[in-house]
Amino acid sequence: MKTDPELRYKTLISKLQQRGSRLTSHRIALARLISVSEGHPNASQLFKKLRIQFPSVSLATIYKTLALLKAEGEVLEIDLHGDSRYDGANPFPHPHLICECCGMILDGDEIKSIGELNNEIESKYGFQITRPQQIFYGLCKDCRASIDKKG
Amino acid sequence: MKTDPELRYKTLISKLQQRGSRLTSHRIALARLISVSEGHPNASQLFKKLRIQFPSVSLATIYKTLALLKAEGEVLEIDLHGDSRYDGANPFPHPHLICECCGMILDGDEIKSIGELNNEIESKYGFQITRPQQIFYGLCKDCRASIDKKG
DNA sequence: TTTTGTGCAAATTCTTTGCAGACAC
DNA sequence: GTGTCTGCAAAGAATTTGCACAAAA
Repeated sequence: MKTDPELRYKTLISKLQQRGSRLTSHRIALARLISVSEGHPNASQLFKKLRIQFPSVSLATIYKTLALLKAEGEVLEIDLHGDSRYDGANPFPHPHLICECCGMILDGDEIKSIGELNNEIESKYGFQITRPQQIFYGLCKDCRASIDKKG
Repeated sequence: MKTDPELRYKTLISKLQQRGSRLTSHRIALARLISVSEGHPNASQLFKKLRIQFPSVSLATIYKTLALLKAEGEVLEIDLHGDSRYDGANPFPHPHLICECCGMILDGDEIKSIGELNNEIESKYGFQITRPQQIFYGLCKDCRASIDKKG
């Protein structure tokens, strides 16, 4: 459920403007990078890509800008034990399926029972969910297939 | 869904024995501590408690033993961005509801739609879930009530 | 006795912070 | 102009690791 990169970019920029943040060249470039990103890059990967175009950019700026966009709810942080990944292409909370074999991170979009789960939690515990983080570790289709082949 | 502490303790000890690990006094004490723990302590909290009884114990040993029990599937690690919590009282995967207001971590036991969600993910993506980690950040019942009272 | 576990301290790694200079507005 | 943002380097914090000694089997 990846939204249109151009729309994403415009949203990110306008969110920064709305909150009164300044549009520096590095922020604009990061917003663009996040909008077109397909995977789930970490701060270091975004830094390396951005540095090609802006050799003077620093990792600290990446973290600071990501924190800004995270606070605006425009970037999701996937918390992987000391290697946070950022999902800025799809701003809607969704499960992430992480293959323990190949490391791939798959977006679990269009899972119907998520809504039901949320309802059940909210009604059963009176808990108001603001930010779900659902990570499913396991084996992806391809890795299962290659394991089956071997044994 | 807290299981009987005594049963839990015996399970932890026998799992360590089965894998050929030695039963040192520190490991036995940690197993006991984990079995009776009500909340979701982090390594440092377990360390502080254990140090009362065993002043010579080290934090490294806590981490090493937790890793052992985690590998045996007897302890769940809740990955909270640089503050891992350990749930050893309830070895079955279950969601954790974390209140962003008071910090409380509630066990989301007996959520029926979890099974449905797992099935949907497995059938839709051909993904075999081995270890789900579902963390729901939000507002607990009590904090919602006190916010409502204020206005 | 032999192998595994332990404490200690240093190393590692991701992330945050303080500050003087740079830049958007 | 002025208040925010930046890079840099250093600080921070949780966890892991290497090694000589200690303890379990």
